[in-house]
Amino acid sequence: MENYQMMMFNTQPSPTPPYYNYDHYPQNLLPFSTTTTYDNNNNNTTTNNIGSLHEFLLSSNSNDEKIISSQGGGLIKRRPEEGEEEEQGGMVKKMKKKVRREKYAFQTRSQVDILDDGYRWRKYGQKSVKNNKFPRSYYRCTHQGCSVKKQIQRLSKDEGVVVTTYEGIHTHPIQKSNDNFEHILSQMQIYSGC
DNA sequence: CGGTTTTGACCAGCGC
DNA sequence: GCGCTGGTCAAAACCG
Repeated sequence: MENYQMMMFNTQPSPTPPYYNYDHYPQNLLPFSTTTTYDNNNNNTTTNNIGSLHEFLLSSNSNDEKIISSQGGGLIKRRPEEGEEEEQGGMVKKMKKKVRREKYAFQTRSQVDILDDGYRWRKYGQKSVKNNKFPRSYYRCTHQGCSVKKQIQRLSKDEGVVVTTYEGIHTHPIQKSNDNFEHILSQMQIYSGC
């Protein structure tokens, strides 16, 4: 499993890049075995054995935004769900009305920025970001009625790392026919030389 | 020709 | 109030 995990996060440019859509993984085979939790100051707080992303999402009940770095380079950032905001003076009403959805970020070591997750995306913006020489790209899912967004940004301090942030949940099946677990496995075997 | 990308403008939130 | 920053819009350009 450890080899698979590394393959999932270390992609190479290819006509048929590895697929790693977590929503469609068998939940017990997600590439998360060990996670390290950091607080807002990036201090290491805990290290846990977590069998899968699914388990992590179920077990995570803190209202704080978290950054989770998994063995192999995965990273998850969780934000409070709608209605979880702390009340802060005059901001309460606005915060309550504002729809905030779950946001998860995956940190991937890759030479390519666009990592194929099986869904079709349309780019709607690009911005330069403070303290980062690489721009951040904004994408929306092209499926009708699906409002999932993602952001892609390469780290300035580690140019080999791409951070993909997903916001929202897809309301439809995956849009590419060859995105199944057998395909993922065969891709990993090709790259790992098995 | 339809879908996607590019890119400058615009807007909202936040700190000072 | 003002400036900075992040996020979105939308028209034009691009591409298969």
